[in-house]
Amino acid sequence: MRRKVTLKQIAKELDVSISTVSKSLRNSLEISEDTRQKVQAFAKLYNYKPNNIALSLKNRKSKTICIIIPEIIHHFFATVISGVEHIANASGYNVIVCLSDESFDKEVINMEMLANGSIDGFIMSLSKETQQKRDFHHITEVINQGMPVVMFDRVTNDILCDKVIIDDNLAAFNATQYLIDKGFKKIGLITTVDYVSVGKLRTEGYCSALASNDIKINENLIIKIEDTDNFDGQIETLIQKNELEAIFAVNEIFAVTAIKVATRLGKNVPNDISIIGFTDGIISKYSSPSITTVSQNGVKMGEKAAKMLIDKLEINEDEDYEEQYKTEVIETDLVERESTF
Amino acid sequence: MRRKVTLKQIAKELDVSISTVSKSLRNSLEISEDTRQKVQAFAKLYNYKPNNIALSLKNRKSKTICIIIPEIIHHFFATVISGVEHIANASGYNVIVCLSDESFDKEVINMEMLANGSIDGFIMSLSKETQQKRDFHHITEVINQGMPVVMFDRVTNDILCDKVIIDDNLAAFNATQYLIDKGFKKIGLITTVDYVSVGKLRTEGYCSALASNDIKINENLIIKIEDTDNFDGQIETLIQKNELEAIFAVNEIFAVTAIKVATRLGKNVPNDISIIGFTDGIISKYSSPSITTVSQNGVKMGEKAAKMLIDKLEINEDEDYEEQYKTEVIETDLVERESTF
DNA sequence: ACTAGTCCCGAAAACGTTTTCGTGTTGAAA
DNA sequence: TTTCAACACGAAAACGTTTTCGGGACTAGT
Repeated sequence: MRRKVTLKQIAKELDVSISTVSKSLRNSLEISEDTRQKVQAFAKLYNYKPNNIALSLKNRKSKTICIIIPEIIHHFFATVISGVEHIANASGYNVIVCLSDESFDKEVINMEMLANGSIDGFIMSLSKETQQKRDFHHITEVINQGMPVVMFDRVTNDILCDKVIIDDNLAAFNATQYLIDKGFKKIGLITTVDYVSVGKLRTEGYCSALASNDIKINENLIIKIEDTDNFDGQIETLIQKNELEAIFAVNEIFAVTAIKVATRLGKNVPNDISIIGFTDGIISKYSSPSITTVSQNGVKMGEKAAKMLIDKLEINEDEDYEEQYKTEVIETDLVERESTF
Repeated sequence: MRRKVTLKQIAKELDVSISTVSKSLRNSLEISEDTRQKVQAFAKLYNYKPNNIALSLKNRKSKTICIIIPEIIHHFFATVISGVEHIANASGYNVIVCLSDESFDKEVINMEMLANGSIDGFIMSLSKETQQKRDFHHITEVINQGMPVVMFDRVTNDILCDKVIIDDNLAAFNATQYLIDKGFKKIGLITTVDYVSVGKLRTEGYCSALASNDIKINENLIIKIEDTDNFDGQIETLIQKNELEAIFAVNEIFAVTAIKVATRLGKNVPNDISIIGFTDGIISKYSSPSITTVSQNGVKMGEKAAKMLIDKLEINEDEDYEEQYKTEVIETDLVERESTF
């Protein structure tokens, strides 16, 4: 168990100064061919690798970025991480993953803990609690310190920074329009409570699609789910009380549950009722019937977010420049599968 | 955009030495009540937080651990990360996530990159390629440098270190036995190629269950899938050529695909054929019919692995102790759902 | 008045780098 | 012989901490 070798040790062994060793390894012209080779050979022999922490301290940058997400077990977020990872690695950055567990406090703690030199920038999606409280002081604080932040998916207008989103409103509009085009008029909506930003936008998209087709919005056909644990009952009532021809669900879980409930009630999907979901995850793919859904390309979002963050980090190198924030919209697709007629 | 404030700056402002500031903030008794309060007030005002990198350098530990997994989009690995995160955070550690993408080279690069001070220890699950090559030099190297490594799920006997696994063999045995107890004799197996350690063990468990019930092992009932992209055909042949009463699949994807293929072939699951899977992920839960499966508690594995790693890190504090490696076996459960009769 | 002890505080080293600047040696040109 | 580059290297500062050690100032006890 030999410890890692340092410049100092090499210097001592070879009876030269630390600077000479450092310069030799970086192929400085100041050093004679002779000593340079000697040092390099020795370093190779002992498998010298510079200490990252020391470099970070010296360079005042850690080459590490942090991604904060509400939950990792959501397939969508996992794909975003995957995208971030690839771009980051390709640029020599490491990725620290933090889970807020939808908790405001954990989000704050994580950010404060890491904002002191450990990382160069944040990529984040807001926790539900944060969205509800509308308290973003921890984020503005970090930004004020000059640390770049890129928000994705669950974002807020209250913060000025780079953002990567999908057009949730438009995507929901298109999904609803798709159902309308099939000739359906009685279309149910299973959505989240309004403080979840993306849920609200998708609800709006659904409504405007109906409106622009002169279909009256019937509040009875809309259920907003708060508790994600137990909502079978709500869906059951929705289906039973109304003669729905189709349902638009704002996420996979809602969609697959709707299918299960409908099937249990003796309705065939898609023959009796069509169902569209949101998020193209494994559930949609492997469900029976597989689910027609709005695909939000998580990998692409992650890649874009990472690119934006790293760009900002490398530009910051140079002197100050004009601060400019962009919001990138990632296109969505409607993936047609078996759950729609 | 004010930059972060340092001890030096505070010292200058207050016209005291850096040491005095440091000691004051750490409530040292060496410092008079007076100056201590003055410094603390000033620090609070300017929101001073010590620089993590400097601390890491000084303490020669980064309070960061790295988890290397083959793929993050696998629900099981996501749950493991979740478990690791929770324990790590509770002990003041951060978690760097690295994806090997099942590639040997990426695994090596990641480890070498981080083993130079950036992190204090590794938690990892081997990539397929590494398991195939049986080349573990990067891991032994890291261990030789005195950095603790905990392997989980996909482990190898060639490396001496702490490990967290499930008893894949036993779990597969039990699953198969469960089917046998239902009265089935013609039981198919959908497994992976042998170099995937867990796949091999599960295959062995299946075989020994049959053997101990005096059922002859029929190679025709066993398919080993290499390419994870396109195996519907293989499963179709398996089901068509043999009059299977049940199938044991070594992962979720295989199980759900088997259900789909069987259904397509006009067979009802579970009435005509029972199917058991492995890994209790979202697919098993939301599939129709939902899948009876072996639950390997990923969260618990992650927690255990993190605990073992951190224990070792904190013990290392004290002088050298007797090196001792343990292998923890996490119990599995059979979750009974609709895909078995 | 001298010593001993207490109380506060600062200097400096250490962690491992990189880089600027200074300096001693050599050889050649004047 | 003197002067000046060119060359090869080392000292030291810097990044931001923590901690050891030493010492000055004051108080109290003989």
